[in-house]
Amino acid sequence: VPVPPPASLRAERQEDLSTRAVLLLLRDRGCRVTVPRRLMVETLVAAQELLTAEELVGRVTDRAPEVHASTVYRTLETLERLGVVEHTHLGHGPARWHLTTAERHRLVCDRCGAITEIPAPIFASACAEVEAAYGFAVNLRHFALSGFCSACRSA
Amino acid sequence: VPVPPPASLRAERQEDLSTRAVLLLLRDRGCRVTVPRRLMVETLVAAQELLTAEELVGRVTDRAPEVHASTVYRTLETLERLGVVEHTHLGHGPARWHLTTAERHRLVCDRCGAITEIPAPIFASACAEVEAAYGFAVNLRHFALSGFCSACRSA
DNA sequence: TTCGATGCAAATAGTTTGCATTCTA
DNA sequence: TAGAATGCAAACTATTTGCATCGAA
Repeated sequence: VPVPPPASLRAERQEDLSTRAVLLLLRDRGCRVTVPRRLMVETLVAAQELLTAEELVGRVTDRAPEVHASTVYRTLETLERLGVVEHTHLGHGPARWHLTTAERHRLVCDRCGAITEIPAPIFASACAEVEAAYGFAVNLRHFALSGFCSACRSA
Repeated sequence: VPVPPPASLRAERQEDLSTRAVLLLLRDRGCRVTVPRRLMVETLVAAQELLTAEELVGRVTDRAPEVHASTVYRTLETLERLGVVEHTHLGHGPARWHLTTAERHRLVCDRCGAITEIPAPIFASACAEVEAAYGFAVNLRHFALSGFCSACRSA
């Protein structure tokens, strides 16, 4: 179950979210700071794109070959529980992980897989309407918006 | 790659989409009408809910035990290509299949899994805006809208 | 009588779990 | 030095594929 990021992190921009701040948060919450965790957080902070668990494993094992995929999955779960990262389903492939960012949504083309990031306000009033009518708080980050990009529509 | 339903089916309501019409369409498109296909279409037409492939296998094998899951998966693919059915990802579990219906979207609670159907017009203008700005045609049926229902938000 | 569809087995992708061991706090 | 986290192997879920056989048109 995802959780909103702690206020101490939420206010900052992604690029300000230092590895150190995340590790301190971990320690603060009674978790332990280990080599795999440190490498994972460094990788996620440095990443420009959304990473699959497998890509993350690869980047971590480049620096510490003994780190195992199951550790990465377990740590992602922990970091998500703390509100540091979240995952997004872009389509039929594996989930993609990233730091909890400002509200942006993603359009994923069903045909070519192209990803377009769009500003959240476009959907704000529709989401507010759903919230008013059904009491349901929509999270457009958990699943990408699926459809067809302009190139694939003409093709 | 999903495809819009043929005009002959699109205009009708789900409850009017008879098994016979679908089987005729199959034959018309050069496909063969077999026992597993007939049973699958009957089941999908009769179903009130969205079915997982496994549930569909179960309902079909109740009547013809020799039908295999791989046949069901392959036939779902065929029917989707013809525009007769489509699948929706509601969350982390298996995809759910249903006849191509009028535009309705689904809200799925991340915590309790409750499904709420909502009318499409709520998101129509936001989707139109995305289309105008990015040329991207959003399909809100392929992935459900994820979030938290009112009960789980208070809990 | 052809070739599209099937049943079965095995493979695959992505992720999760059990358990003995390690190492942080 | 307690117990949280790890590495590894194995299980698991959902789905796909290869292939010989079957049967609809």
